[in-house]
Amino acid sequence: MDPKSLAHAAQPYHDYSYDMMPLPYSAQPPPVFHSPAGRLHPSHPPTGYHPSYYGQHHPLPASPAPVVHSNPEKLAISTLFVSGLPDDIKAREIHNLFSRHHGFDSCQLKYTGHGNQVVAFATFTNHHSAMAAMGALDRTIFDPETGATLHIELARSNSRKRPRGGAPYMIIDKRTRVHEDDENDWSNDGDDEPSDTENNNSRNKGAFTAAQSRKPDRKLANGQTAQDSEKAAVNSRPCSTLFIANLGPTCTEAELEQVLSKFSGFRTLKMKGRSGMPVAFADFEDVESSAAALESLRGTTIGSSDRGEIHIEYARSKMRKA
DNA sequence: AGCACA
Repeated sequence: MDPKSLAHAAQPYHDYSYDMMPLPYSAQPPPVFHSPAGRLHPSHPPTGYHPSYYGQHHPLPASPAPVVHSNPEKLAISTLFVSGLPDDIKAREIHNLFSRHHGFDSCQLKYTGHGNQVVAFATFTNHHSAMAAMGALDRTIFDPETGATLHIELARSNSRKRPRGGAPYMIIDKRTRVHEDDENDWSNDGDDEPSDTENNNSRNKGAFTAAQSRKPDRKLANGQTAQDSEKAAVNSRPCSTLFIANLGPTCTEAELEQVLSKFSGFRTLKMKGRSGMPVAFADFEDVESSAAALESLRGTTIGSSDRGEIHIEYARSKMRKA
């Protein structure tokens, strides 16, 4: 962006950063927010709930005048960062909250993976609209039951531009992300029906598939997969079924079975070919025996392995019977 | 305090 144009800008909020066109007023949703859950009670007069784009001036109780950023970099930001969300928030709720505000484009809900923490990003067509929505919605009491209060600020960077016809909201889920090739919910092999997590948005799987990008699946002469098995996040919740990965492509069920059968409490083994990268699920009688096996197997290499030590952790879910 | 997607 040209700094000179900044210097000559007459008004602090004139939008010179984007050539996007604002939504027509007719496209704005009706002013009343209907929420079956009874959420969304702004803690200050409802500036944001009426289409007040026609010159009416609302006294803003909390913030007397719009804050002018000293940092010109901020003027180019048209994405808001939202925290303080309840952990059962739905992307749709975020969308409903922001979409009634002028210049809204899209939003993303992100499960950070730190506990149940959830944050969101709301993208507007320009900085001015983003600031207006922030002024209207910051400090909104989002859930009167719990008192959950939204905190809204400018994001550090803008969202990637949404492709034309792209989804109006997306979900980014970093919860219990283990290594890309360690998709270890063993019941989830073929068709993906999310039975236990309800956060799936059927429209955009694109948000989830950050996988399958960087794994060198060619065998390398020097065993340099150490970074892989060491950095891999591990499911530490004990389970009587173990998940085993980083096996060589020639690893057989018989070979693994032989290794596992010397552990007491070992029941059955199931292997799944994961596009040339086999993974295995080993079921034990109880968590005590699976824990013992896990302890003694971690750091070991089996015969067929060509990529260093096996990756072993508790499975996300217990193997079902029979 | 927690800030991603490319």
